[in-house]
Amino acid sequence: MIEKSYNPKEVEEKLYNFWIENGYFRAESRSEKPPYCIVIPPPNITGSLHIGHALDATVQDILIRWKRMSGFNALWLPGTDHAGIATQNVVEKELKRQGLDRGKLGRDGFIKKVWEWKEEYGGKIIYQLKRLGASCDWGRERFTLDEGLSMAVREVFVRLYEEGLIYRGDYIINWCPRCHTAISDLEVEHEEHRGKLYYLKYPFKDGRGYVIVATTRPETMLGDTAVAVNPDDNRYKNIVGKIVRLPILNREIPVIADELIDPSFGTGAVKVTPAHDPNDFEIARRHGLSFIKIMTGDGRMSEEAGHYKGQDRFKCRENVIKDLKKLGLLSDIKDHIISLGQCYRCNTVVEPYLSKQWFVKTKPLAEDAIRAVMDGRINIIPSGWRNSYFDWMENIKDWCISRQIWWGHRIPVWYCQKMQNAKCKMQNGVIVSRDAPTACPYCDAEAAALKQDEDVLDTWFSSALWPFSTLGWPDKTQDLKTFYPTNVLVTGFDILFFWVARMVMIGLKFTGEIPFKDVYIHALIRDALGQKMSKSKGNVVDPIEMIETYGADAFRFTLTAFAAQGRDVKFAVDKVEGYRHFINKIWNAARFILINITEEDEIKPVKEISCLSLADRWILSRLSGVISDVNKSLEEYRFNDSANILYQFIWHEFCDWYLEMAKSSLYGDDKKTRHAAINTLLHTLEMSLSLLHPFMPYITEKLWQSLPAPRRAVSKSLCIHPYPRAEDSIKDENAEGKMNTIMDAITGIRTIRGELNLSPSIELKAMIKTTNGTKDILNENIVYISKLARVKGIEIGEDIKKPDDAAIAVKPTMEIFVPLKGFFDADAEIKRLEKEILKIEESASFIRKKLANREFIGKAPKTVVEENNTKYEEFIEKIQKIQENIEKLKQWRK
RNA sequence: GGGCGGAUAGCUCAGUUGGGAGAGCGCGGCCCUUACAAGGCUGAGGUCACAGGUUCAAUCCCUGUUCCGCCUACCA
Repeated sequence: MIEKSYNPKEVEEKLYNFWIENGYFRAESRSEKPPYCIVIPPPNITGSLHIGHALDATVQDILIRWKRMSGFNALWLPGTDHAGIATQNVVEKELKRQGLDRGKLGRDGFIKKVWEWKEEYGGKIIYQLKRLGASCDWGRERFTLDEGLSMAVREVFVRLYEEGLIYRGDYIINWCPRCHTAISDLEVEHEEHRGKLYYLKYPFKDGRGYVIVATTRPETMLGDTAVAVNPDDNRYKNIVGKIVRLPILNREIPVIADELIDPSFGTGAVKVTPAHDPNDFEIARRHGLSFIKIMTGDGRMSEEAGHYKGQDRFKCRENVIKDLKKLGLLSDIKDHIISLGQCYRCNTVVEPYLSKQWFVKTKPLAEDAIRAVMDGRINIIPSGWRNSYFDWMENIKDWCISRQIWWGHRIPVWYCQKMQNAKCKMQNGVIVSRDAPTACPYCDAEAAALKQDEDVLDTWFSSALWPFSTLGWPDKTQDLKTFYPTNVLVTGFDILFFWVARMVMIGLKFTGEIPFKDVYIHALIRDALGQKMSKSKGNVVDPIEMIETYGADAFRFTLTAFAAQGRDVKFAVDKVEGYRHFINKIWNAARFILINITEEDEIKPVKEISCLSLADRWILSRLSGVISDVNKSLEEYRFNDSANILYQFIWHEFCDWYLEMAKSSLYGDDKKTRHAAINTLLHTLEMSLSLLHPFMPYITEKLWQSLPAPRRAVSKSLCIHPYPRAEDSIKDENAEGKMNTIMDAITGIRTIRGELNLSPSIELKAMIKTTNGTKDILNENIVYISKLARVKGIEIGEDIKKPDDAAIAVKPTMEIFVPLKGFFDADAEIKRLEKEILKIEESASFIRKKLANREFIGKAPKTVVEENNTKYEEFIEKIQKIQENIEKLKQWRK
């Protein structure tokens, strides 16, 4: 009826389809239930699911399933990102293979190709999310280039422009010569490299000497239009205003003074290349210097570079150095660590490059975004990330949003080519519009005379609107009303600035509300050695392979169990294997329970059962604690805690202790006892499955479906079944206390068996000397002791005499004797006991010192002193009892 | 340059208001006990990086040091 082990492959797909067909993941636009909403961080259409996505999605699915079961109108809104540069790169590579390039296809032809590519491969990651068990509302899936979202993008652009928060201008931006586009500051990755610092001699025009400048990029000297020194630098005061002759090109350039120059660096004199360095650009603006672009967009030298024209920038560097050396103008070369900016998409060294781009003025937006986190409307978890957030926001710089690529949201700006009146000329013919204009609004020029801006927007511009554009904004939709602001955003810290910060800024600006209440930032997953996973290192773990091998549940549970807040996860495959064992344990526990139920068993809620055994009451009490702990840890985003609490409870308390104890009730003659045990087993199993469902949806659903019908009367599927709440079970301190005594007795006997290497096949007896109060507890539950400790015949009493040839174990209120006729070794036993005393004495002496300290007695809280007293007395009593027994043994040995 | 995080059992890591440390894996021993050998029972193993300070009491709070990781920056 139920197989011996769990086979995820047979189950997962069927169950997922079952959920989908029944629409369990669909959220209601209008509902009586309170809303709970998460928008997915949209993965790139180019990507396939990597382990980071898997963790991200698992966490979101846990939250959504938990809330859904807890009675919320839960919406997990899925979708994908068009990923401008990345996708364009991928498709271009593909075209190259076919002997095509985008130039040949033209803009429209190329975009058509990308859409074709997207249709074919873009859904891969969605399919993979489904394999993981993600309970997204797929009917609401969005793509950043959807018509609705595109409309939102244009709306935001136009309004920002109209408010003066978007502007266009010539500035130094980061240029990737390979991607052939501008990228934002964030898209540049800095890495330290061993480089050189070159000292160049710039001779004075008057022939009297020279000034030495230091640079890491000597080739840029071709674009120098000044030499700068600090105005307070006494070494150079006399040369400010003089003219130097730029080597090689022989251009005459001035020596100027500017505060920005740090006299302590290099020689204190700096070459100024306004078109190729952001600092120099600022200096040039202050001093009215000219801007000379010595490079083209593909990283080669331009017309302005004289005879170096056409050379690659790095080749040119070598040549310039060679030539300067020949001219005797190379003063020195020193080793120097330089921080090299590289394109985060293709690793090409980025070039600071003067060009006309669109920018968002971010300062005014950042102020509100800072306030929202400062005053707690947005809660970042773990809170350590608040500082990074503030730091970035407070030092924010304008955001370059135009990209010189084709795949993306085309900038909604048109330029009138005619400019046939003064009004049009005053506007420079710039038309910013939500829709393609049919005529020039200024001079009535016809549509054909209007040329749209060639550039597209940074992909992150559209992602910034994701939490509300996906819900229908700018329309005032019911979804928006119901689900916005969303509840939590789950993501990795690597896109805190890229995405989270910008969503906050744009969300506040356009909806007047925060986009989400909580930001949960999870760990980054690394390989077993702690290195970042990357394709080039070949250390990536494929989630689908994990799912194939171990099942989605084991994989998900592993990610969850290791994802402690604020710490990276070192991922190793054998960890998944460990949790697969847990899955199997659950399976077999359920299997045991199910095969023990017969037709005659009456299934009833545990609350209606009167004669629960001690073990029954104990496990129900423990369950009650677990239910509240799990809910609490989920509330606080401590997923690893939730996972570990459940693991510990199910394996060690439910399976190791309760199941074993329940066996005696199941196989015994008393019908009432059996009835109570069966129903306690079922109840605890069902509650455990429910608690576990958000973490491991498949096996829990599968097993839940196999429960006897009365247990499933409320719902058709576990995923919409009520999540356990603390009041579902009864806390019973009394039962827990008594069980501890029983467990102590059992463990005491087991330890003797274990330490003396006695095979379970050796039949043992036990005698327990105890107090009056404990005597009854033990007697009432004597079956558990004999069964679990494997002893035949137990004597319990206040005045039990220890047999001479018995091993002993001392527990609070109990002395346990295990007679070992025949194979008793008194010397070994004495040794064992002496070791035991040593161990206890060690702990006791610590407390003794503490209790001897008057300050401790006087200043520590009464409860702490009390606790220590009790503990100490226990230790001493134990030591005494063991000592007495040692004496007896020594006596006997003689 | 600025900032953040980590250092706890052989390995990977928990440890939430400071009261003398836990888990998983691994390791030793005994077991195929009829849900599970992907299992059961049991055991060994730790001056909680180092040095100071606060406190009756510090793995936990403060300061400094060393090593490792990360983020950030207009270090020409």
